[in-house]
This record gives sequence, structure tokens and C-alpha cells, in this order.
Amino acid sequence: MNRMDEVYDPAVVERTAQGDWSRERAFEVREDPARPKFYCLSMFPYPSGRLHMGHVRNYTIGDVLTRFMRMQGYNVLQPMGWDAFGLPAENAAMKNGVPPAKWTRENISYMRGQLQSLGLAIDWSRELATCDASYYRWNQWLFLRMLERGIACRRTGVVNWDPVDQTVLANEQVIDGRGWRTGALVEKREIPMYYLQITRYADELLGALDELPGWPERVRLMQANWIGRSEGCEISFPYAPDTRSAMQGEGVLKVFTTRADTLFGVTFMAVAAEHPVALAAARSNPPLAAFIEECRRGSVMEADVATQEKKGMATGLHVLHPLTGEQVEVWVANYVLMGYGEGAVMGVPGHDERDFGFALEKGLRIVQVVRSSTGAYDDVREPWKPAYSEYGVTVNSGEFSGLEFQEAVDAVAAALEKKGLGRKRRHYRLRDWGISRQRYWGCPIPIVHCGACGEVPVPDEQLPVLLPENLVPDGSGNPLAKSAAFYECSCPQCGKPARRETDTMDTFVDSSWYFLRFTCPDQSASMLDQRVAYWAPVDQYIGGIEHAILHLLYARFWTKVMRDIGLVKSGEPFTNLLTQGMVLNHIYSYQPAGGRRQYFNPADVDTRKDEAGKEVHEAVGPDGTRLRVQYEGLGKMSKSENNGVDPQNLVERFGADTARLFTMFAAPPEQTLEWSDEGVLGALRFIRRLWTAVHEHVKRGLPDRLDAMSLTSAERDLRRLTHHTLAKVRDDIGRRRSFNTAIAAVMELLNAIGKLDDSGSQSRAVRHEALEVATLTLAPIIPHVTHVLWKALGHAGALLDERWPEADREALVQDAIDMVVQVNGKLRGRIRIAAAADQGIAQAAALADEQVRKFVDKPIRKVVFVPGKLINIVV
RNA sequence: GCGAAAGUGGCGGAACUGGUAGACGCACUGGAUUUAGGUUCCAGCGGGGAAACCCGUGCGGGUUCGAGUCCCGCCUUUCGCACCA
Repeated sequence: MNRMDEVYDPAVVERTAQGDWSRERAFEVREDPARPKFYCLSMFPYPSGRLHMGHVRNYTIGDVLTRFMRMQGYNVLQPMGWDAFGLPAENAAMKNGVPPAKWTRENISYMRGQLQSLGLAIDWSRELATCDASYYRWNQWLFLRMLERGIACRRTGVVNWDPVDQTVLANEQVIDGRGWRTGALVEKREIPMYYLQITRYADELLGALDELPGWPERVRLMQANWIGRSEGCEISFPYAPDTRSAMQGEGVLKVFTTRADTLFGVTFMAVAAEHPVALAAARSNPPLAAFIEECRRGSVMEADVATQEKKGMATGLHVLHPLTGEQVEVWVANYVLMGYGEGAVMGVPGHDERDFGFALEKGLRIVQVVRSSTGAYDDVREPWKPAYSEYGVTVNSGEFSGLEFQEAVDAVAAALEKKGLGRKRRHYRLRDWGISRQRYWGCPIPIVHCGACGEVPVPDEQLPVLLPENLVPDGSGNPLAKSAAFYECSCPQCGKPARRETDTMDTFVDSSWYFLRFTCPDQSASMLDQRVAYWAPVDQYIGGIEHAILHLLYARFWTKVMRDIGLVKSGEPFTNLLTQGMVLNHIYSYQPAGGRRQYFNPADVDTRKDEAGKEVHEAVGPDGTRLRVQYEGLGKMSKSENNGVDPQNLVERFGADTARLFTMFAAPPEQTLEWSDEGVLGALRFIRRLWTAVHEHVKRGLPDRLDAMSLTSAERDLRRLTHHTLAKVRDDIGRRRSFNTAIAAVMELLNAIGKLDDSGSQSRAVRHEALEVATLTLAPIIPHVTHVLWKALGHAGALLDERWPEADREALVQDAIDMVVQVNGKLRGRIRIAAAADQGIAQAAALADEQVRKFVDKPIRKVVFVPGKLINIVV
């Protein structure tokens, strides 16, 4: 043994292992129908410049599963790519005057190196970046297919406008009324743009959630809520004769309701400020116009809106009740949303809380048309009584009185249908996906606008519409719209000069199918080829919970479109989904009197106990003095709070294996992970102990052949634990995805190995087997050090291709066990007893135990016996 | 407001099917080795008690021979959605 082997040096070990793997091209995989496949994928990163700990956690989880499944005999694909379009590149470009393409590609090559230093079992030959024309041309191609099928269309609509990024945001990108990226208050604007009709797939997207047992319940529920299907009726209220002229031809005011049973309780109509009726009425009504303007300017934060005072104004226009013909006044109300339903509601203050509040405010009539089935509710007309919004029995509803909710809805819907003034309808909260972005660094939308022919799709043979890579945005709008070389073109239909569409696609388009392209990234003749049939769908997808709605819903939609075009078989892209938790770190700050709060990195903070035994935290301030800093709890790793951990630095100091081991051990994968520098050291310490144990062992030469029949009981115990660990780790990783307990099990094994006295003749053989199993079971988690140790244990072959051995059933058999003895359910003793002992033997042994006898001081009433585990004596 | 998840030592967490609560690790305490540089090894480590024992998984009830686990009611925290008609 040479000196190098005595001390664990992660740098040397990791260079050796990674060198071996790259020489062997160990992670390049090909389709092999003879072997079961496993497609393991972590969400690809945005090339922001540097990896953060969240990436390390995400990719380590994927890598552990990849290597584990490989050892189970699967043909495993783990690819990697780059979600390379997007705003940060443009922002960086403005700041540094560098084209986004250059910035992005430099980041990619740096981050690729970082990923490689983690020793991930990635097939790099399949790498792709969404900003490559060879990739995004197929976005364009599929967009044209959607256009042909009417799934994509151009229309104007009210959109969310981010005033900072100067771009349109999808509903999903608006969080609490603010842009998801900038946090700026979103404005409403009307703009022509392209939409993908995801709503056509709403039913299937919702229904198929039930067929995704491998997805967390939480994510399925979030998607279901997002799609938000509700069953109800569309009801048309004809305009009253005096109103018809103001509406210029429009005959009816449409509303959507889930409570058609309350139709007879309508005392007013309410429309959104942007509703055509409101606008029509405002033309001759300046105060109303002012009110509408006020509503528009008002806070759009939905949480605010929800608690806002009910405001409104009468329009002076009227509609007729579709069944009674009674005249009903139309109001503009701030609580009606243009974006949901028809932008208008029927006001039923007796049975809707919001309508009730509005009616109180405006002194409108309140009519009761439902009473509770149990009779607990009788009269809502008294103003102090809240609206009764439960289902019940209809009253005061003419021929429809006396019906239960569903009967009433059915009867009302039928009556409306007969008059042509309504029908049952399904409604979704889900909106169509507007994909146009007034941005440079994205995939060009393949459309040409011609003065003569109108909107003309770019013919397939002219794809891709290349994005120029040499532009530098200056922050004022889209540089493509100012680049004549880009937008000047001729019409594909008539050949006359035309203008190319300068909007680019939402980057969520790019990430909606990259996982399929990984199966055939080099295919230049088509979007996908037959290789996709072997690999798709992704068997295990891993990523952050923040993508539970946006990305995962779009990817499901896009995959279904691709299925309908015949490109893939399955409409569901991801069979199993693991949403990993965030990586958090402690936050420490110091607030000088009257000065700005400054943050200290947890690594630089010392914690000790003061005289009173209370913990105090200290750090060295910028001027070299010691400061007492304040602990502010856990938070996301962030620059502004100076609590980030740099993965690069971590790997350089402790090695990738330590980083991997800590992130997998410190918490279950779905939970948040609390960063702990001491915990990292603990991980390093464990690897060192494993390293030393193996080298101390092999230093003395290879052991004798293991003879299972001639072992001492201590040797048999260790051997049982060895094989138990083999089975336990396989179950923990393979079934439960419980990496932390898998690691704990191997730690226990290593502790037991250290305790075995190896003077016996077979002890070294038993220890050897135990060390082999420890090395093998840790291989997916700490691949470098185990790769080297496996060789040290005398194996010529590579550990990563080693098959996971079956636990030896013989070795697991225990002839004597410690049985727990309870008296009245409380632990009172333990008896050593044959594993196969029956109740009679166990009871006799238990009662012979002095400690137990002490508590059995009354006649035995009952004995509960769990074979092999416990006996409970009830007195 | 609606929906979901979670509350276990000083800390991260374990206990998977109702059966020994606290595995494993961190921190801490004591000892040994070494004097070196986030060293290794051994022992201890939920609370109370001299001990026998008693108490203990957010709180209050219940089911059961037996409850961290199941049921009912409450409290707290986190997350998602939010005037959705």
C-alpha cells in the first residue's frame, strides 16, 4: 500500500474515477430492445452562469437513481441540456454589451464543466441547447402543424403586460398581480398575439391526472385546481327594448353560472368594467366612464381584489329575465372579472356572498329562492342575515319550486334550452396559452405578414427561421423589430415585400418537449424518429415543485398534440415525478444603529454559549471588529442575504462525493434541506472511515473463502446485517426513494464492521463481504470513492456495471431472537428465544423472567402474541 | 375564504402494515491517542428520580391488549389557489 492510499484525497480519487468513465464512454447508451429501458431525467437548467445548490441536489437525486437502476440491470438514459433562451441573457447583454448568444454559450461551457465535476452519469453525446437552430426549428415546425389544425391561432386579447421587461406574460407568470421575474405590477394591454388552445385539451389534461399514480398527489391537485373545471349553465338575458339600440345589434347578455337553480333570485346583473355593455353605456355617461377608468387603474393584485370593497355603478341599461320576462337592471361591478366566464354575472344576493355584499351596498332587492333541506334557513330578506349559498330546495321559483339542487338545475336548463336562451355548459378556469413575446432572445414565430395575403405561415422548406445572434438589446423594446435584415422579407405566397413576425415564443415552449428530443438529438430530417419509441416516456422526472403547474402542464399538453400528430405513442410525458425540496441556509444579520443592515455568511459566524447558557452568534465585521450578529432563521440561499453556498467551492474543498452524500443524507428528497457546514464534515468523516476500513482490511491480503456453515455467532450476526443492508438499501432507493435511510443503513453496517473482532478464522471473510456490500450499496451515491475502493477490494471490473446482488436468504435466517415482553402494553422485558417459538413456549419463557413476573401480580386475562416479535400479557 | 401537507430530543431526521419511540448523523460532555491544524478512537447523551420506577411524539377526547401511527374536535406552521360566478 502506498502513501496515497492511506489518506483519502478526494481530488485524486475523483480524477481517477472520472478519467476511467470518460475513457470507457461509460454513460453513452443506445437503444437495446433486449434490455428493459429506464429514462431518468432531471429538469434541465437555465444557463445562468453558475450552478447553485438546488442544481446539485436535483442532479444528484437523478444520478443516484440512474446509477442504481443501471445496477439493477436496466439500460439507463440520463441526458442533459440547456434551457437556453430567455430574458436573463438579454439583461446581461444590456449590462455588458455582449450579444445574448455569446453570454449564453459561455455560461453553458462553464456550467457543463461544473456538472462534470459532480461525476454525473450523463450521456453527454446527446447534449442540446434550446437556442440551437437544430432544436428550435422543430418548435417552429410543430407550431405550423398546430396552425393547420387550428390549435394555434392569432387573435387580440387583453394581456398581462410587464412594464419592466416590456413583454407579455402568461396568466401563469403573474403571481399576486406581479411579473414572476421582475415583481413589477402587471398592467392590462390589448395586443395581437398567437395562442395555443390548451383549453381544447382541458378535459383530457384533467382526466388523465388520475392515471398518473407516480405523481405526487399535491401536484395532481394543483393541476386539477388550475384547470378548474366547473359544470354549470350558460344563460342569455335578452336586452330590454330600451337598451337594444345602445347595444347596436347585440341581442343578449350572456352569463355563466353554476347555480341555475337560483335563477328566480336574480335582482340585478353585474358586468366587468371592460365588458362591452359597460363600454357602450359609458359612451353617453361620463361618470360611468370615469368609474370604469378607476377600476382599470385599480390594484390588480388578486389577493387585494378579493378583499376589496364592493364598488359599482348602474348603467341605466336593462335586460329581461329569460323565464319571467321581468326587467332587470345592469350594473358595472368591480368584483366581476372580465377574464372569467362571460365577464358578466347574474346577481343573486340571496344566495351568493359577493352579490349579497353588493346588494347591501347599493340597496338592491334580496330575494330568497332556496331554503335548506332541513329547514334551518328560512328568510334572507333581513339585511343582517348572510347569503345562504348552500345547496337546498327551491322556493319562490314558480313551476320550479320544491326541487332539490340538481333537479332544479336540470329543469331550468331544459326550460332555457327550449327558449333558446341557455344550455348546460362546462367551464374551465384554464386559459389558452398566449405564446407571443416581444423579446429578442427566443424562438422566432414562423409567420410572415403580407399586405396582400395577410398572415402567411413560413413554408416548411424555409425553416428554420433563424434568429440572428449578433444583436445587442438596449432595453427599449425588441431589437428584432429594429433589425431590417431580420424583418424584411418577401411573402412566401405572392412574392411581394412583406414583414416577418418579430415576436418570439414563450420559453416554456422550448421546455415542453426537450425530453423527447434527447432520444434523437442528431436527427436533422424530422422532429423525432423511431428511437423515441424505445425511450419515451420518461420513467423518472425530477425537479422543483415550482414547476408543478407551468412547465408540467405545458409539457403534458404539447406531448398530447405530438401524439395526435402521430409523433409519439403516449400522451403523458412523465410516468413518475419526484419534486425535490429547496435548499435552505441560515441567515445572520447585523443592524448598526442608524445604518444599513448587513448580512453575514453562516460559514463566517461563530456560535457559542454565553454565561447564561444562551447561544450567541458572532462574526468579524468589515473593519475587523467582532460583532454580535442576529440569527434570522432559515431562508432560500440568496445573494442579497449572503447565505449562499457555492457548489464549486464545496467540491474543491471536500470533493463531489461529500457534497453528494451530504445532500442525500440530510433530508428526504421532497423536503426542504437545511444546509449545515458541520453536516458536510460529518459526510466527509464517514467517507474517510469507509476508506480507512477498506484499506486497513486489504492491507492484510485477501481473506479465505467464506464458509457460511462454520461461522461464530458474532460472524453470523454481521453477515445477517450485511445481507439485510443489501435488501434494505435496494428497497429504500428503488421503491421508497428514501435515500437518507438507505445511507443510514450502510452507516450502521460500517459501525458493525468496526466492532467485529477479526481474530477468528472466518472473520476476515465475513468482513470482506460486508465491506463489499457497503461499497456496492453506496456506489450510486458516492460513485468516485466506491469506484476506487471496489478495485482495492480486488475487482477488475467496473463497479458501475456490477449487478446488485440478491440478499442471501440463508444469511438472513435468525435462529434466536430477542422477543419483546409487554405487560398491559408496557415494555417490561426481553427474552432470548428461538425464532420459530410458538405462543406456549414464549409465554412460559416470559413468565419465567423475573422482571416480568414482578408486574404479573394479578390473574392473566389475555395474552397477545405476535410471532417473532412480541408477547403482551394482559392482567 | 377554499384546498393540501406537516408538527417527534439542543438540531437534521428514523420508526414503511397499529407492536421495543428517538435508528443514522450533527452538536455537546468525559476519556485515550496525537500535538496538530476543521485528527482518530472509546464512552455518554429525551425529561424527572438515589433507586425502584414514572413521564414523554402540538393540545383535548376516543377506539384498542397495545396509538407517533387510526377516529373526532381544536391549535400552530408551511405551501398552493383565491371576488372562479
